[in-house]
Amino acid sequence: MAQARRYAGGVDGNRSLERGIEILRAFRPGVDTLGNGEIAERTGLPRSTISRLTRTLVNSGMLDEVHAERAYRLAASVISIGHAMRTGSPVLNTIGAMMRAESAKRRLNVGLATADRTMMVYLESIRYSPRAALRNVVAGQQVPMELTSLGRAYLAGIGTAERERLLKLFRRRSAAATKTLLADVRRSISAVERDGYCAVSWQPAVLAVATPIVLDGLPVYALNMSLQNVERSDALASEMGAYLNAFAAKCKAVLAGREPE
Amino acid sequence: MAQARRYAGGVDGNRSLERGIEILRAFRPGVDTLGNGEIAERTGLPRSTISRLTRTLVNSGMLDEVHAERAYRLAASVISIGHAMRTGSPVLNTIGAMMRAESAKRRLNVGLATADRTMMVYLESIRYSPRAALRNVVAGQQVPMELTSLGRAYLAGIGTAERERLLKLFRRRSAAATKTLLADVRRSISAVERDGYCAVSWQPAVLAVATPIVLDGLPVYALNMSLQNVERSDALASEMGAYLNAFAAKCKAVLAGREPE
DNA sequence: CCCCTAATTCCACTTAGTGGAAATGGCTCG
DNA sequence: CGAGCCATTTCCACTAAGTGGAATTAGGGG
Repeated sequence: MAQARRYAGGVDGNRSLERGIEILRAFRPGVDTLGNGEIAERTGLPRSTISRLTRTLVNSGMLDEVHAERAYRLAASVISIGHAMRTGSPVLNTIGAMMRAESAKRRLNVGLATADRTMMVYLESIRYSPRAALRNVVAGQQVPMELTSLGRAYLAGIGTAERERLLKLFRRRSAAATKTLLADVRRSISAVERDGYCAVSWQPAVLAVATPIVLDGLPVYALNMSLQNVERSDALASEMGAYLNAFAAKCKAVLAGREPE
Repeated sequence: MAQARRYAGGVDGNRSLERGIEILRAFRPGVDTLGNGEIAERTGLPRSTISRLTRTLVNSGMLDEVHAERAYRLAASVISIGHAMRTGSPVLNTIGAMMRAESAKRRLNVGLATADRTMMVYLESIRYSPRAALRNVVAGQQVPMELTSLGRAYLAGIGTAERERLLKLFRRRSAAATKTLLADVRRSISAVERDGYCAVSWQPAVLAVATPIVLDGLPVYALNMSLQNVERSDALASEMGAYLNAFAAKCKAVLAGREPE
């Protein structure tokens, strides 16, 4: 059986690099510092291997040592690479300004996200606040794909094969409310196909609507609008949905017309 | 001479991982996409090696393929790691809110940065704007260490050995105005030692002052304040310097008192 | 001061990675 | 529409680079 053999000759990639990236990924909001021991535990790799890889990451400037607790922390380099990513994103570059304007005009939150494995990650999330001076722009935050309008819009935008692969992962993840949850996800996907958007109230008193943005040769994105401190109501959802559809149409028009690189 | 031999047995780290990181670093604002060829050129590595490493980075979710131009782009994962970095930064967590407040109170830009090799990278840069609704917060942007108040404050905050190492690199970089520039840098460092801050007008009509923040067990940071659209004047510089010193003192007090992790 | 825990270095083994050469695949121009 | 020309990917023999268990060292607490 020609199961592509991992790591010999190189058709599958590079093991050490893959492991090193996995180490970086082990840091997430909530785990500020990690020691070699914890990393070894999480990754299941021998401690000596981790020791060498973390040393390399320190030398490359991706990790800072925290001597006091014999641990590591993500270094500032990672945000400069993150900044380069945002700077180079053709979608964000094209519609970022429009998103800000729309947030101000409609007085609600506007966000753009795409997938990172089974999470959605915001390229930009503009939090509208009546006290405009406190308006907040966040990038890089992750939200679960299966629970959010953003994630479900994304699922509606990608191909069936990839979608089924992801749904299988969600089933594995939350053994609990699986049946209901998956049905709910599929309902949202149908909603996108029917209405152009889906509405989800993931967090209490937050109503969000989202729609996919599918462009040739680029990852699938999702655009959302949301409002805090509201009761979920169908009327509100369809009002926001209409705004979102209109805005997304405008974005797609601009994106289609942008200079091909 | 026992020059530590690179890459055998492993005391020096892992070559493939180092190379992979270097590939990620090759993307920067201005170079949105890179093909294997260009990467090979920039890094001096054989194309086959690059081909394998970029494949791995795609599989790990750090790069997206751009089929149309047979090239790669940084993927969204990098900003989620960047977000984790900011989230986990004890300094930013402690004084971020204070920085925002100070920017509003003093009506000027406030920034926090640290070094990434020979550049300073903003953990947060709060751009004050009279039209408060347009206020902008940026993270990850890089500015040259030797030309900015931020960088010179940083140089004043680190140890002599590291400082001299960096100064040597600057000399190599800009063969031109080297003599004057280096003298200027040293003057700024003395200013920090004397006044607590240094003032630099790197970009036309922007006046900036900065001061180092040195904490045990953490990288050295630099805090700055700046104003656009002003004539450089000593009076203004010392006014801003006074504000900065006062604010930095407040920050240091809070930072000293924070729960040790 | 000495023990105990955890990280790091050592080292023999061998697999995983390397890079030159060949093959493939896309694109352009005739 | 086909031939030639890039650039990129795959192949493959070679071997050095990486691995991970065992020994060692370094911290931190009692």
